[in-house]
Amino acid sequence: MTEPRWLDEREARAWRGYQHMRWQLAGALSRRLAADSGLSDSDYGVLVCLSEDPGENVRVGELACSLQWEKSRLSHHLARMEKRGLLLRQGCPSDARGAFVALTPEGRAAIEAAAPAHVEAVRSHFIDLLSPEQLDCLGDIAELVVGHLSRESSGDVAESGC
Amino acid sequence: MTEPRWLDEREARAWRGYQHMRWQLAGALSRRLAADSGLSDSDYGVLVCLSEDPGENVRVGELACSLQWEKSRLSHHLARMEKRGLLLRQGCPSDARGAFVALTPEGRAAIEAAAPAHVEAVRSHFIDLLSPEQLDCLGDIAELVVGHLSRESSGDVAESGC
DNA sequence: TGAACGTGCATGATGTGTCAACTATTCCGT
DNA sequence: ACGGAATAGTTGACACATCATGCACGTTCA
Repeated sequence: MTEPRWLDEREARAWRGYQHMRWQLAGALSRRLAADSGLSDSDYGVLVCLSEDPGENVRVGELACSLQWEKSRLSHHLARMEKRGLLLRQGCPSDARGAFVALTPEGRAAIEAAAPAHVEAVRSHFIDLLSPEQLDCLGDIAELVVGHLSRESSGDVAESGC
Repeated sequence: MTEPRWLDEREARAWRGYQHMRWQLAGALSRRLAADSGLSDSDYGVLVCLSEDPGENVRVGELACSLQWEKSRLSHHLARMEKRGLLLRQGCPSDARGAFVALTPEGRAAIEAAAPAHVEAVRSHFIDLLSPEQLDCLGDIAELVVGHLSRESSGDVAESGC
């Protein structure tokens, strides 16, 4: 085994910086969201997905797909959210194996109350700090990295269907 | 309450892209690390910190500080790692409240075995995909964001002492 | 000396994510 | 129509993070 190609200074700055930002920003935003609205990041994601759907009646699998979550994670999480009264699960008539998920009025109220402050937090901690060029640069980077990852894994097992 | 400033297209691309990248990349790297070496991200971080220290004998609080972890999280994690034989905790003679953490030979072997493949994974999934300009841009962004966050929280409660 | 307070760390309860079965249903080839 | 494979979703065991709390020790000051 040959000597590994350790990161040079520029690479290390980017990588460590990214890691640090990732951790700090996620912490700040999720603490803020939880304090403001009592929702976790995961709750927020689920509620956004449900509220974006026109019928507000979504199949569990569809939800799993758009959130990119594992089915079991979603199932557990839906159970917890259902217990809190944020949503309902009901059987699907056309496919008896399946289930629909729908927002309750409480769930709708929760996401509508939480969204403005959350967007504002994302802005103030992140988006508004960056120039248009930096936003584009970040968008490009993300596209590259995600594209590479999905291309690599697409040969893997399945085309993932999402 | 005035209408929130929702994200425009460029901003949304950057934010969604970042979120997506963050999730995908973390997943890919940690799955890879776990498969290659049986270590979690957290394990890896702890071992790196321990192995970087010259004496390889570190106070728990110091470790918590450089990892930016809560003390109790670290305490639990150290207990698990100690049970797996990766490290040892021993009392500190000069301060009877305190504890030292030290790598075992197994722990040292684990980090030395894991590091090259991990760096290679970071390269192939991330660093090597980016141009020098992109690396610098990302470094700048991270510096901005982290700087803003730490400036904001420094007025908060404590100077954090780290 | 000793009471009050701060520090370093451990512990227990709780919420959340992952993995590996598992159930129920549907699809499909014969 | 039947039997096996695929699909939708759930469940339980477990690993982990976080929070609140507890405990042992040290420091300060009356």
